[in-house]
Amino acid sequence: MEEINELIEQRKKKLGELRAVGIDPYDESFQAADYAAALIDKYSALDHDALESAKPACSVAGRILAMRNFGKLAFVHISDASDERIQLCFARDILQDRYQIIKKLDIGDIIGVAGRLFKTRTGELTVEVHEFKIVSKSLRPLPEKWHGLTDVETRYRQRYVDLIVNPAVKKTFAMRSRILKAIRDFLEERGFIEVETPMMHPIAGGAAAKPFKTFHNALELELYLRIAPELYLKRLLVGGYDKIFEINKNFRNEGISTKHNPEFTMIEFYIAYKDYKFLMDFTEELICEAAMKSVGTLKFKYGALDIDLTPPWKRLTFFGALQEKGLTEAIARDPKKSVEWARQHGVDLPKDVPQGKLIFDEIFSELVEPELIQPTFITDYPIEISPLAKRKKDNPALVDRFELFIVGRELANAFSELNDPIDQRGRFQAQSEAKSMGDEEAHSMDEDFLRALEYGMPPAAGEGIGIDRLVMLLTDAHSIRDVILFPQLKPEQ
RNA sequence: GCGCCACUAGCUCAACGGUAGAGCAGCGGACUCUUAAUCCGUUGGUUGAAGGUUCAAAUCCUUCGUGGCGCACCA
Repeated sequence: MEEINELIEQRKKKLGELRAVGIDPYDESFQAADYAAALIDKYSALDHDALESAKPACSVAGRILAMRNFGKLAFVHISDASDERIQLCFARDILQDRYQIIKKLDIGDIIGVAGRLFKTRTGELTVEVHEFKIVSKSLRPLPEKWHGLTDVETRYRQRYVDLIVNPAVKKTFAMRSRILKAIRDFLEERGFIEVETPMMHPIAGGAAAKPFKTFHNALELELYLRIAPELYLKRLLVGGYDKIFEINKNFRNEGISTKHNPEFTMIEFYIAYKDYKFLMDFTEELICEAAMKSVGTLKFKYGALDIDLTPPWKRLTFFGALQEKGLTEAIARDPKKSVEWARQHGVDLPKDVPQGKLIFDEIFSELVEPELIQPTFITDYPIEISPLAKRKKDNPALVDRFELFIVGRELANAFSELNDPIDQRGRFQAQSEAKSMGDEEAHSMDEDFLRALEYGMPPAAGEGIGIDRLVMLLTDAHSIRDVILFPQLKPEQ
């Protein structure tokens, strides 16, 4: 449906007038030789006289963000992909007849100019325009220049406008890109290769989550969008890879919040012949590297919190952390006593706790997690909530696993991978029982994965890191939507 | 899914039962060094939608829509 809007009509009228004098404001090509940021870097230190004698020629292209017109002289600010603004000066003395065309320019138009650099009386580096072309006429008015665009819904729905007028948004996504590059470089320098595994799974496995369903017509097959790549990456370990990683989307059919988007980016990486203890040191290094290459320091603020990533990070066992809250392992392992304990200590439990379900996970989330502000590894998880991790040698009720918490949020999950096919089958069976007891998110039996394990998988350590949450931490973002270019929203009416 | 809050011009906001307004942008005019340029004039609205109460509704009530935040679920 085409909107009828006076402002758009006025701009369409200008478009027609430009075409009437033989200018096509979409068809022209323009090759700019310079970026605004590079010109500013190179020339802003030179004074007026130095520029007058050098008369550096330049050409730039970008979007008009501000215009000040004086009749025979006009100042225009444009910004280009270098994210800098540079001032242009249009003068009738120089442009003569072509000067009239600037009356048809609007804020938002994309133009290319060629000219030379000079400094204005107020000392601003400015392009004296000798030639210019309109390369794209903008038909829609941009948000106002002082307050900009603040309406959150419009910012997410029309991210293109947000990017044009809110420079901080581009900074965040530049940081995101640097963080991802730092992680890839870190892993590739250590001999990892990046792989891609399916997004469409016949069995949604590798995590405890509700999947999205889809349907393949030709195969007449119901498929699930993946909730985790884990089981495919481990098949690759069986196949002989020893250091692999995948950075890609996972899809989970659950609530949306400031910390949850239905599709989110995870990195999972696996290294053969190592264990979860190796991964703790490795994770410290990896995340510190990402922080140094993006934030530039290991000590920074997240909201009001002072975060210090300097290793080594605190390490605490799962039941040790609960013990500090007064919950002994003996109570935690007794379904009835633990529920009673939780009620006494004001822990909100789900309305219908399944019969016999252990609830130490809920207690942990509520009492321990929020206090883990500085980076902390929680280790030695109970086996019941870790169906893919290897048992501890000295305590078969626990597994060789850790989760990393920062600012009260889970950021990474890692373990020594279970490679005993018989044990793995038993764990899947236990999950099936949990499922029949009403646990919707319990793992499904995956016979092909078991078959792979039966061929023999080397001992290995694997880890997943929530990239969006890591980016949130390092960019001081407090909603996941601020680190995802197009967060999920309901369609507008 | 539940609760609270918001939705008024392109954008940012007023008006909170009594004639819908401002700034910016736009349009017309003046202006050769501006930086939120300035000055003069001026256009622009189904107040998110639909019902209801009232002599009178942007304002009060109901339902719906979208969004934000919190809770629940989860990473």
